[in-house]
Amino acid sequence: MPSLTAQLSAIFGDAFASLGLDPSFGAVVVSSRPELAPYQCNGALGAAKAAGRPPRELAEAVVAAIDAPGVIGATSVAGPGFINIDVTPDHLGATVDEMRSDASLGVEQPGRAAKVIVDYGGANVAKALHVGHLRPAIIGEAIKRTLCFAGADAVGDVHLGDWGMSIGQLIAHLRELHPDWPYFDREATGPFPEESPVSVADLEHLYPEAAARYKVDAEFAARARRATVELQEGRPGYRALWQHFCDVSIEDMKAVYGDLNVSFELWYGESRVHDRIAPMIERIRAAGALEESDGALIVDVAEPDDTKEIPPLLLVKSDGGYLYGTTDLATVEERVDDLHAEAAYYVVDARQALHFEQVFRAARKAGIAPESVVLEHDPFGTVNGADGKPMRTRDGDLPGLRSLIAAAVERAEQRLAENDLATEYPEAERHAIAKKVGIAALKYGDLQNHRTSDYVFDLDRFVSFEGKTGPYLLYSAVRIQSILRNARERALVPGTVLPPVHDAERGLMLRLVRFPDVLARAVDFRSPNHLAEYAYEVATDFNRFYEACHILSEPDPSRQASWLGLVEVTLRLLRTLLDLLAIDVPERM
RNA sequence: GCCCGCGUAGCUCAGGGGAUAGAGCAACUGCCUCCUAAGCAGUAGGCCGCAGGUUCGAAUCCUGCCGCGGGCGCCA
Repeated sequence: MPSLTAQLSAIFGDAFASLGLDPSFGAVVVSSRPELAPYQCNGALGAAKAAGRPPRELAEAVVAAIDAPGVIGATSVAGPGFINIDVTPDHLGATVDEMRSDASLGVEQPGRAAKVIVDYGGANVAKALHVGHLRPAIIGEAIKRTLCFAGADAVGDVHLGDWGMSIGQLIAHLRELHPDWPYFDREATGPFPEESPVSVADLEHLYPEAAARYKVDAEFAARARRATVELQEGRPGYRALWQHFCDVSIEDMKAVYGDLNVSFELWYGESRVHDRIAPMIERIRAAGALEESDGALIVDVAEPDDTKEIPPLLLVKSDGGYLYGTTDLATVEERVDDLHAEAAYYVVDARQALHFEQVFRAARKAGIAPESVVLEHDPFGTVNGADGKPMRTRDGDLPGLRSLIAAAVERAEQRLAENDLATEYPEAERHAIAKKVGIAALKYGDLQNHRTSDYVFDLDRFVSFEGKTGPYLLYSAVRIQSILRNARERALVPGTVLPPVHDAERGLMLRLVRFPDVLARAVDFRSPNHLAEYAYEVATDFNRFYEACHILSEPDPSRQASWLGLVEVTLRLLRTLLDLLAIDVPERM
């Protein structure tokens, strides 16, 4: 069923059409003056010129042409020609009741699920996840879940950095530290030990050491480059060692991502497309898109009507090596040809905008991705410290994701203790609650910002139990659960949602029925903050209703059942919203 | 230099060409014999960076300027 605003828009569109005007003028939106009416139609102002009559008069004519007594309540024309619109209480109640019985809460499902890849990892093998991986993980997971809820077949790809120079550096470094390891015997073909000779903790200090040496020691750098090439050519010992790096890193990443409720369907890495690069380059050559420039192979992606200078995409360096653009292009090819993706969304740092512009243009020019496949960079801003600059530790490093999560959970635990909350629960449950509260705080602190904005990371603010925070949302959801639990104990059963009788009740209902529109916005803009904002509004409207209408002591049984029905659908919506944001709700707090 | 993004309340941030620009925090005032007060109600706080333009109507679209951040071929 179409959303309420879609229904209203159709009704007003018909009215405009009956006057010989374009039905698009009938668009009905949520009112900017809710004290006057919940909805408004501003089409008369825009249509006045085409209609050749004053906007107010036209608005009157539109209102007169409306014939939907069961749906449209009071209408009035205000100001220069705004049409204020109310819906009948009956229709509002019925709409909420339909939402209650609908598995997707009123969201229309497409006939066919489009295959979509969401690329939102960007983690690197042998390097610990850090603050830079926080936003793609949180935002990407939310986008993926939102697309799925809207009926797409969306899968997440971590797109691991597992194949670059950093691996060569590590190999070269380890080779000096442990020349006796079997992996370094050029003749050895295996089998090699199954147990990794290095742990994640080892890698976390080995990699910075190797990278530092690479910068200052030219001979070491040459050995690292050589190791990279040999790895990519398939030297068995190097491959075996590399596989260990990947295995221990991925295991560790899964734990950290898991704490954030982030999971990937595809754990593909850059290495995966290595073998298709050479054929791809021939394909590009055959398409006439390949050029040589200063000894390198490039694709010139500039267009005649460009307002800015777009440098060519470099595919093969003058020394024969590949670059990350090469890998990304090959990944596009795999997604189109093998995964049959209809769209690929890249949830990647805004600073990579030019890179994606180049890769996508090259993909079009070389015929790797047809125009019908959507390739889109969905950028996000930086996570800043209190000074407004990208977050750093005291030593100037990027803070680790694991420590950020631990800090959030610890802070949540402190708050619980300070406020004497959840003290009567068992210790284990208390800790589990603190974990959910801390993670929710961290995630909501991020998700309430628009994707492209930079934001200030202020843990104290995020874990605050007052105001627009993750904990507030969890508290609201838990309080709703508590009502339904109490109702069950009293053998009270939720029933048909009736037309509202109380302002707060009506306000909540009007909020709930917006869900399909809000979801559509989140989908269209790939912006979870619309859902985050809406979840807060739902919670707030519920809390108002909760204050105004005492559900469990309501004497009228059908009214009480209706309210329980409303409570039930509110909970389902709130839990759905939080689930789309990948935020877990505890049973109680 | 060229290009991209941002500039909204003391602070942190929302904001979809529409009426009187919102929220949270901080400040101030109320509300627990009642379903979880991690709540609710209220007060106060604004040349939406500046100047033009388009439009019946601009925080929103366009141009210029100022300020901040970022990007710009063999790193990722």
